[in-house]
Amino acid sequence: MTTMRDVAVLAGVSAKTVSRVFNGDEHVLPETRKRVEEALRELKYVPNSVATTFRTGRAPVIGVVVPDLLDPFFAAVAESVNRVAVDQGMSTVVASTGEGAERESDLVRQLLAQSLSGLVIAPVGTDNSYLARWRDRLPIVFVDRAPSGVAADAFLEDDEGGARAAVGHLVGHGHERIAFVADIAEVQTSRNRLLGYRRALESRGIEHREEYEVFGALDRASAADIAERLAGLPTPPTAIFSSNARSSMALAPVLRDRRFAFVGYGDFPMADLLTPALTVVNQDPELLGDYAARRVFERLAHPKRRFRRRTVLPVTIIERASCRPAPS
Amino acid sequence: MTTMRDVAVLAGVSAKTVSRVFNGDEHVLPETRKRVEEALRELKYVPNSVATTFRTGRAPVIGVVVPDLLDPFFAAVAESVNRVAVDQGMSTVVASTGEGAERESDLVRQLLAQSLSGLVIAPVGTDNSYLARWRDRLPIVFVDRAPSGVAADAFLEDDEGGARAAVGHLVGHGHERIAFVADIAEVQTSRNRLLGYRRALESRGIEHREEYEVFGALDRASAADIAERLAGLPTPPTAIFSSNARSSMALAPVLRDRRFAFVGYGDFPMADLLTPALTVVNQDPELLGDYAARRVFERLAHPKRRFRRRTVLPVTIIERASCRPAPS
DNA sequence: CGGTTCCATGTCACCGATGTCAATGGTCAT
DNA sequence: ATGACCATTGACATCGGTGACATGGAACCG
Repeated sequence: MTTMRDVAVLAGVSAKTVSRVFNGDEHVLPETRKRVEEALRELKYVPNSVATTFRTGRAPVIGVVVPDLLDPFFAAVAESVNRVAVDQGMSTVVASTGEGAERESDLVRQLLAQSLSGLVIAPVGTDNSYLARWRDRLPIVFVDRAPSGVAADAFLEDDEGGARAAVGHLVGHGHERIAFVADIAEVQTSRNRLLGYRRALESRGIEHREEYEVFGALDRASAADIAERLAGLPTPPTAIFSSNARSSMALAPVLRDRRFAFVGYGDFPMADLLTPALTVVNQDPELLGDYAARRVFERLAHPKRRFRRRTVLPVTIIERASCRPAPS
Repeated sequence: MTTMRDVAVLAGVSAKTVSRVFNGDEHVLPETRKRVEEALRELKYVPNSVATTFRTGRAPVIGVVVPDLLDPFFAAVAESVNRVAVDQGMSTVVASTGEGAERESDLVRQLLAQSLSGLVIAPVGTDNSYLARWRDRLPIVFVDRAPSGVAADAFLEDDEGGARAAVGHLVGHGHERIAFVADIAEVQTSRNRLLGYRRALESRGIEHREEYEVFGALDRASAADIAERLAGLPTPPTAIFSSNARSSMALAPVLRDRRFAFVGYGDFPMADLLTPALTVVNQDPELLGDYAARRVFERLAHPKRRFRRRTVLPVTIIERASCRPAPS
């Protein structure tokens, strides 16, 4: 590859001058500039960005860590962060941890060793203290899930409130026996939503039942099992509150016979065209990603400014057909 | 951050010896090794991967360039490449070009300047000759779309054959007036599928009509317009062949009243739960990504071995309900 | 006209890891 | 005993771009 030195030789100047021209430094004679620009063009010079990153100790790259890129929610977050980064002349590196807490810290460490300028992370692990060492080297912003074991900015949604609203919505439609179904028990957001679910029942004087709270709806097969088990209970629930899009998508097939009313946490593509159309708690992954990315750049621009640590975005319910009684 | 030199000082050896220990070089006294290992641990040494990349001129990273990460097809390709890369101790950088051909070459150039070890690309632009310069610096593998203007490995699917099969399927169900609907005209895969569509009609003695071939189904609004226009034709089509998942998803709402039978190219989540369940040509993005990534590593391992340039994967039809007559 | 300032350009060192080669000291065979 | 050989370790240069500082000359000041 052609280096600045190659260009310098061709233009008859020093490498430093080439650097100046390339970076738009004013202090170059127009005449010299012209010669250098020609040489640059002739040799099709492309800067070795690794060298620059190495020298300056900072790559024009924002890291994004999410559990799963196939989940449309996180894909939208990542896409949104990327958009902001590109706006600012940077790019993003997206890594998905795959819901494995140990892999996470390794993967993140590996990422951070790349001299990233910033990091946006939706953590899986319950202990993020390993990030503390990096905190004063680059802005770290949490999305969707709060940091634990380290103080950092976080943009969250109102999991508990959303869950309460969802359950309230079902109760408003006459349901009292409402099940809670989720995929993975360890995830913080699911725990918060479970909490909201319980609170909502409690506040209406409905006692929550252990057997109505189920985890493990990972795919259609496991979700079907769960639905069977629920339906086979002595007093089966009449409604299901699903804790996230993954479990909702897994449950979709069993909702068709309308044994259960349904509200899911998290919209997903086509949810409105299913039978029945699913009522969901609407998150806003784009906004979440957008805020998080912007915060990274704000922190970079104003290292000593103080910011609100924790921002919780409200969620809204999109009412569709799945908690209305079936048309007869 | 702690560097090898820091560790060296603490262990009372030279940086080079630390390097040897860290990289598992045999030629180190057990005694020395132990001291160095302790120092490594004590200082929590993390190698500066930028420095290593700079030195060796090669990052343990595979680049992945796709048009749109929100499209489940490309998300699956990217995820699949990532899985293979992680298997091989590398990671991936994913960049989405957003269907903008000019942005593409800049973005890719920027990526390539990072000393990537390999590149997997689903190009948008119709001229990929700018990649020629890089071809002997790293393996470049095309997925989904064939290279133009540069010779490179490619893993494609049988667009034309798939389209022929889809149209044949519709004809088999008694349809003769079949429309072709796609999102963007410039994309190679869509053009191939249009070709297959025409060939299929031709081979059955059905003449293709200009007014049945429509582009611009980008979202639900534009797709609804298109459907209206088609339905308003003097002799409206009785069936639609949609060229890709994006247009299929956009068309989904207008398929519910069953004015049109339907086959779409490309499956997508929930397609089987819509009303009607959509019959689709099934691609295999995971396999495509897997093959492409493997090829990158094969090329890296055997730089002079010769490989088949072009691999075309067959596609299959998943028959569901959308081209059967509506249940009365 | 001497001195100060400013401008264009160059020289050099450095970021951190590692390949090359050399130095040191020991072992072994002749 | 002497040389050949090997194992262990270190010194140094290098990858490419850029920050800090130096240089040399023109312009400008009183």
